[in-house]
Amino acid sequence: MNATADVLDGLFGALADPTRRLLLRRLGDEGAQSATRLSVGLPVSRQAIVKHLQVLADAGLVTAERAGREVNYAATPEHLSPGVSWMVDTGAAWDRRLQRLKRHLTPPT
Amino acid sequence: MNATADVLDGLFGALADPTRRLLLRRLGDEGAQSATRLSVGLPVSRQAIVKHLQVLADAGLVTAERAGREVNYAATPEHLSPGVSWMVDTGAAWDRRLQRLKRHLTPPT
DNA sequence: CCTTTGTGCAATCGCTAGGTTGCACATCTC
DNA sequence: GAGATGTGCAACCTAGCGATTGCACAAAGG
Repeated sequence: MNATADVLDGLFGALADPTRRLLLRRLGDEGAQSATRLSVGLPVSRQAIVKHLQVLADAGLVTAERAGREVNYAATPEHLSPGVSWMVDTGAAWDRRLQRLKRHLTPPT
Repeated sequence: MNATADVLDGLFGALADPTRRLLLRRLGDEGAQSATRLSVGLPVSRQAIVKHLQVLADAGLVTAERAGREVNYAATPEHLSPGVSWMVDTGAAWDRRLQRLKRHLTPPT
């Protein structure tokens, strides 16, 4: 039914893990690269990185492209926007409520 | 060490659950109210709602205030901003990289 | 005082997330 | 072809999440 909920679940769920946020940051800063290369210097195994990348891919934040025997992952951060939109909308709704309250408390004379 | 990571963990983790997003929305739209009242019409028990509200409170998105024998929860969505900032920064970093690539691919003649 | 109503606390349960290990398979390189 | 390197897949383990139930406690209301 409500596909938006699933999108936000996947998006926020993907961003809730510090390792995944780090991966997104590194893909943005250093460009597309393989899971093996990403796992160098990180305290987790390559397979763990692969799983994280798959979570990111399910959330639409990363795409995988095969190059020979390697698989390079690239960030697609434009899919962050539903999350930004939700946050901004939610904050805005609250602000509107504050406005209404204020108007109600100080009626125009 | 890095307190920011913990903040974002809590924030995105809190937003990763549809019930919690709904609660935030309702608190924004309908104003502060108790867990018992929030649980009316929702397919989960009051205790489940209380737990969700505590997660939201840990993330700084909600505050609890006792009024007699009731406890009213109010949304404090300004704490959404670290999440928005992180998303925007991450997206911006990617855009900068795109800019550099573009500049490198089409050098000024 | 006694009943009703709203919370708090603790034990329990099923499920999934995050991580590991081991091994098979594909693909370069010499 | 043979060895080295990169991936994929599957089993497994542990901890934590989301939710429930049951009961004790606090505070209104008659």
